[in-house]
Amino acid sequence: MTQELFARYSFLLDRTARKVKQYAQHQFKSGEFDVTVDQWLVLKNLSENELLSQTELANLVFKDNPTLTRIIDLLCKKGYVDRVPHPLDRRSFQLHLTKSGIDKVNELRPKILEIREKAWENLTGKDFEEFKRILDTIYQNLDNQESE
Amino acid sequence: MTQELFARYSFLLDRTARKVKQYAQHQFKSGEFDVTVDQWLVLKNLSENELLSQTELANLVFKDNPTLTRIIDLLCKKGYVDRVPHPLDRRSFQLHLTKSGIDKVNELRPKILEIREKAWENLTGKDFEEFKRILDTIYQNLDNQESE
DNA sequence: TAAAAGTATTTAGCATACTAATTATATTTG
DNA sequence: CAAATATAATTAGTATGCTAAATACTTTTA
Repeated sequence: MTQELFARYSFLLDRTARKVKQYAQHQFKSGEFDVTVDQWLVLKNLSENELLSQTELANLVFKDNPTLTRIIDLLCKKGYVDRVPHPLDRRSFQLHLTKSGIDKVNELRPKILEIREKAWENLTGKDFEEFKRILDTIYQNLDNQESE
Repeated sequence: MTQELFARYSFLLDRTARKVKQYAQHQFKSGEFDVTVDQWLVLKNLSENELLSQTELANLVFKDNPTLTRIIDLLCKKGYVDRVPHPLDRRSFQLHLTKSGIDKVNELRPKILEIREKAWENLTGKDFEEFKRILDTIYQNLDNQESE
């Protein structure tokens, strides 16, 4: 029955996403990167967008605010990020990469690009396009549904 | 640069997998299913395989032992599962669905198949095949790598 | 058969995902 | 302008994912 397949695909999707993160996390660990995969995602986005608020950053990386608060806490503790009070809105912070944070991003970026490559071996350019299209379709299907 | 794309795909994969789980979890909640998505996965596998040990079940659902221990704890508390001492190996349990657990599976199965369907709208049979093939390829790429 | 190695499960601890509620501050509106 | 509403960030609580170590038991091996 086709419906059973949908459940199976959902399982495969979850399993593969976990494997990709797991693999990257192992490499991060053995390379002593001093950040997790999710912390890296946040650092990388901060390096590409200065003066974001936490809510703006949360939207960029598709994480909820509590999760982002904790990731930022950890990155502040590690000295890679500062919370700068927003000049116009006292509820808000502007997130700022420290010198050490910038150095970390520059150090890790090429290593991480290499790590990410492994997952995509044995796949063609056409596969990537198909994959992206299908992922986006799934995402849209559920994103629109949500408000109903 | 192509490498940047790999990082982007990894992000999309993670984001989509989370969205699929999130959507299902919302539906589970509004339907008052009394189990989480992961607890359902475990219940469903137990209904299809009697007398599994926790390690066997963990391998089936691709979860690690500590995570499975906790999920089984919760399902026992809810009265859906029993841990039966293994007759030959005193380290081990045989997992057993209670009457209430069987009823729960029968009640939820059709509802959940319907929920799972939503993610796959606007996709063709060929898309599913491609998607499965690509997910499996990625999984294999990293699964083999792991031992190195 | 006693020691060593292996296995099943659990515990502890950290990180992330999510919900709900709280706090502090801004904005809108009557 | 005061009250109602909205927003940014945090806190608290639960569930999951992972690692490392502990416990209890089995199997292997010297």
